[in-house]
Amino acid sequence: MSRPQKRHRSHDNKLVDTRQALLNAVLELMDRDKSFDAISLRKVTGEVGINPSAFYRHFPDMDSLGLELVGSSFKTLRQLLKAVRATPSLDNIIVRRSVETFVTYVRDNRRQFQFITRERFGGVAVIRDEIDHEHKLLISELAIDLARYFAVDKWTNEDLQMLASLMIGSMTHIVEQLLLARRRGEGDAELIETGEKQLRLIVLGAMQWRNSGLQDTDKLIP
Amino acid sequence: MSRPQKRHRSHDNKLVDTRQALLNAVLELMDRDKSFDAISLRKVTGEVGINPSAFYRHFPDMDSLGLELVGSSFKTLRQLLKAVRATPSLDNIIVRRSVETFVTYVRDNRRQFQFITRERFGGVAVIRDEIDHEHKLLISELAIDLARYFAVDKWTNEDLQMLASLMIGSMTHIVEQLLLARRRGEGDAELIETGEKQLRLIVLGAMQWRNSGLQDTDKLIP
DNA sequence: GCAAAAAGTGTACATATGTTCACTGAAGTG
DNA sequence: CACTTCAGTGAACATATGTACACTTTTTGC
Repeated sequence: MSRPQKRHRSHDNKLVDTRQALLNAVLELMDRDKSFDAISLRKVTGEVGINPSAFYRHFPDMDSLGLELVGSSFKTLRQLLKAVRATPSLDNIIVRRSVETFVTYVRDNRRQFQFITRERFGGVAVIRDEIDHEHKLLISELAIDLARYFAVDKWTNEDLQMLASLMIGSMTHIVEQLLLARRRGEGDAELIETGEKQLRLIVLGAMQWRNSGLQDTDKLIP
Repeated sequence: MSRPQKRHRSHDNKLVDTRQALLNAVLELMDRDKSFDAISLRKVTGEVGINPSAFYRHFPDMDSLGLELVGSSFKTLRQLLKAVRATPSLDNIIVRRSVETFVTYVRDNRRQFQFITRERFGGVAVIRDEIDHEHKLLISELAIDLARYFAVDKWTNEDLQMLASLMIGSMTHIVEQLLLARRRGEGDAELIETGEKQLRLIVLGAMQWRNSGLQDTDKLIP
């Protein structure tokens, strides 16, 4: 399973197998309850079935491998968001469908989402920073999308970012719950229901936002 | 600093100093960028200045120490929530004040909040589970509080839990941002502003919830 | 098919780790 | 004051770790 298949080079003169096996091995070991900085280089090579020193043929150190995992995991995540936004709408039925797609997708790529979730506030600064960076990008991208829906109401850029961050936060929350519920095998139905409701409540709040007079914080101070 | 003061017994015949020093040492080491399961027993005792074997006089293993950290950290957290709820209101000005109190408190107890944030999805199952358990308790407690405000609208228990989880999620989000922003020293003002707006938007959504006809999910399916 | 480059091996070493055990010394109790 | 209790010591251990080096094997480009 974790044994490397016969290694070979891909058409573009890069080797793929062992390198990919190393990346997978880290995800696998983290899935067996370790955080990234508690995983040793030797355990990783052991999992793949190669000599420890062979590690350096592929990565200068573990941190570099970690950074690459951030990249590939966010690539996966972006594919999900693309799928969800394919039928972009804040309509309620669409939200429900989206949440369902979302949950399925996270389950199918559990180890990558687990990696990001665990290391987002983990013990390795470079990785944390990289995840945070990608995360902020995601929010900005969503904010641009949202601008279309709220164009009429003339939302400020700040408020759009605020809303986007709230929505991403809700989705993140669903991912976190999925990951926590995993081993305990709780039914997803309730989880989907709650996540869906939370998103709808946020949309509801957003609808009221512009004409609530609350968006201008300074007015609140007597 | 991390050196233990002269050890002595407290009035109830229990020793306090070294034990507490061990707990602090872990928080300190985690603050220097490590996750809990990447911190060795020897590093901890080294930080305190005692012999590694002396560790066992106080804790059977590192996990036990970790569990105790969960307990004391949540104790700190509960004190904060008590303070915030002292003037319980969903009024906008109150929300702003609360968020400010909140931010100050988190800054003052940074290392404990960092511990919970980092280990909530960290690599140690027992600790993760304990944090999750406390977290769920918190949500239930808030739900009970919220029931008072929405008594008129006859919210269902599920919806109250849903709202409470959304609000706790928002607060958690603020904590996370504070911790991430720390070293980069970004101004808190913007952070407070955003967090505050997000909470207000949620409250706005909640106001509309009952008479929106959306709370009944089944109606959405044609 | 051959030479070069790349991937993987085996060994070695200094250092770090968890845990044990017999011990020392100080504090607290009668 | 003698005695027990218990926090802390020091040495020892088997094992794990990152990395270096010289080496063999495999793959690739011509």
